Amino acid sequence: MGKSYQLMTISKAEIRLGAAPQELFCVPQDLIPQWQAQREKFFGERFEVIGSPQDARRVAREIRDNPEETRCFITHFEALSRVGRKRETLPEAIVDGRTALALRLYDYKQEKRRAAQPEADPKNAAKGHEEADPYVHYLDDPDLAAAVTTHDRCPKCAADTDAGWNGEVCTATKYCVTHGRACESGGGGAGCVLKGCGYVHTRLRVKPAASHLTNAFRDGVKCVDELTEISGDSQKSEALRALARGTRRQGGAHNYGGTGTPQKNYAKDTFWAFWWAFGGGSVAFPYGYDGSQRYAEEFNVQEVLHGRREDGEEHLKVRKKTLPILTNVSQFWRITQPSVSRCRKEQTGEPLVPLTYHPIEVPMGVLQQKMHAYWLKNFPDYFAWRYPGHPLVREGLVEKWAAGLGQRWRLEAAATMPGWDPATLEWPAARATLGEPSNWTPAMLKLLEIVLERAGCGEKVLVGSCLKDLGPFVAGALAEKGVCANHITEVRGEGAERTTQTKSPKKRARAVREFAEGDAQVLCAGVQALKLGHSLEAASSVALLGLPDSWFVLDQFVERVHRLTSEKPVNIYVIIPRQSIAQTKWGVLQKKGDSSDLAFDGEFLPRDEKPVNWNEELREMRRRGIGLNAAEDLVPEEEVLAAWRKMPPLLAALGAASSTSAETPRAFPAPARRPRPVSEIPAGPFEEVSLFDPAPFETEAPPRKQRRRRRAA
DNA sequence: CCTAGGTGTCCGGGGTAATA
DNA sequence: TATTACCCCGGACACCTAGG
Repeated sequence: MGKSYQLMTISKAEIRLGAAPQELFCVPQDLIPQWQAQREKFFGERFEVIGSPQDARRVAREIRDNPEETRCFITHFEALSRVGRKRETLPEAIVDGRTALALRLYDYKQEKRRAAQPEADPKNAAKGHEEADPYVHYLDDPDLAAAVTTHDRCPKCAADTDAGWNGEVCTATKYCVTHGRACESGGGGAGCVLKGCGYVHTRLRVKPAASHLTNAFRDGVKCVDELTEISGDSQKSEALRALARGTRRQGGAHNYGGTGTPQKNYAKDTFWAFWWAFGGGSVAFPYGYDGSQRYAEEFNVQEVLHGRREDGEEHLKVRKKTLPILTNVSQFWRITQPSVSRCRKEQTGEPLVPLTYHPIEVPMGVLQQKMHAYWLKNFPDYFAWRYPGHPLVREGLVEKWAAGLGQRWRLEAAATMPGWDPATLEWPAARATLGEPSNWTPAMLKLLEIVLERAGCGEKVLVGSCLKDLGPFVAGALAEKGVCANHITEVRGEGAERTTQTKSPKKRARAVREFAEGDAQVLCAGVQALKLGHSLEAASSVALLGLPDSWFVLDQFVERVHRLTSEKPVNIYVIIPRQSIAQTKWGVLQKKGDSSDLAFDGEFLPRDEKPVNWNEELREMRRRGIGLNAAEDLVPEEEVLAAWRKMPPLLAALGAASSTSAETPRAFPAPARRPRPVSEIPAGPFEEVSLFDPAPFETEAPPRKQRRRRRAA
């Protein structure tokens, strides 16, 4: 929470130095309670919440009337991006665009003429500004009576009343967006895209919240948390940009932003953040609203491809590509240095608990290994079966591009959660060879063991995966052993109908809150789901099965737990099935982590960071036959399941432990076989530590457990 | 082509208060 | 007491973005 405290302090300081005494903070919606708590703790006051365009309008009015009053407000991105709309049936309008435009133009001119000589038109004086429906008089015109209006036809998709338009709501079936409702091929032709309509003729646009707030806080202080949200052109981003609309200081003289991760790979990621905070087209940041292209070209290396000599195009740049390599570093520093305060957690001077990564290698299961090898070899056949008419199948190029066509996910499933893999389930050939895939792999057991062990010590554990379906499975398994585990997905249906979806924001927030503040001991989440904001310092362990692709995502996930307010040392357990794709991924991640701190720390090395070529990696795996000859290091899935069944539930374990020892209950023993030493794992940005912190695992292993382990080894 | 997370919008169900 | 109006919430759907 160092960031929020800094922002609040700066904002107070600005007011002392002469800014208008109104503060506006904009933060992710989930975090408003957290910010309120911080505000109360440090400044003894609470924010007023702006949650809708109506609130924004009211606040803007109040500030205009009372500019000297000291007030602080908080709002969230969604409230800003919400387009202001009023529920009100719209007047009947002419559907044909050209006719409508011509009539509006005519109307506009009439209006102007009336405004120029108001007394000349007695009708106008009588009606005042309360002119009712501007379209009514067109409909009275016999020439226009035949025009098609919204009474007969949906203005968005042109469906008539027979096709599902009722004058107000369009319930028409899907249609081809490219060629309209009259598409000859019925949506099956080249370039056809089928989409539903759902247009409703009852909404009136009003000004969105941002437009009120920009003016109201022009002289006050505006602070945005997670400033990286304003990259790209999403609605959220546009709303935030609107909050600083105008050139130079018109957008507000006191704009501040906080972010944990200023830059990923491309300079354009930072453009809007700087534009927002420095003021577009100002001395500090000489790029305007349309300057992002130039900015990207100036600070990223550009790769251009000239045309071919045979075509006479050698002087032409036919293709241009922006590379994720920063250039003009000195210029970049001159722009950013005066305006950016970079403060890492380690530098706050606050005590920060240590963070330790424990990569744990486990053997693969027999079936798991078989599945891994099978998909490494047979993916092209599956693809040909699934998409018989696909151009790549006809050209015989599936093998070359397999990584991008889904092979990587098949291997990911094999390494993480074989029972999930939809391809294995739907392809009869795979089922014939592999049978029913089982989730009970040694990796899964290790994950559950670690969670039980840590939970047994009274800790809270965060479980992460790149497959969201791991959540319900792990939570279910843990529930069997008496552990209260939450997950953030929703499971619907049974058997083949079964689907899982991420819970809606509110439900998700509840699941997270139960974990952060309530009784839930374990939270299972997709690694990408908790990127922003959430503070989970109640947890002190993170267990990962199924790694994300980017270091950034992994780091963000871990940082939910490793915070300035964390009290216990944080341990990250990364479970890696030996010789699976997870091992390759882990290596790649560590390399990426090496170069993640770019220009801002002044430790920048202009290195050539190539994206990973997964097609190449998979070919290499296939060539070396990885996973094909490792039979001596495998554990049958039935044994894993049996071992899990035998494991005592948490409550029983706690009872037993407390009766024999007064110390922290230690229900689960250390693995008899030590994982590979760190020296054999490629060095990365991690502290070098023993893979398993020996302290909590020192108790004697019960004999039953050791027997299983020896067989596994 | 595959997977993930996320936002915006409408609709319908359930609950509640107002009204006939 | 029955009916109606209204609000809130969650589900369904469309659509967007990021990443490979």
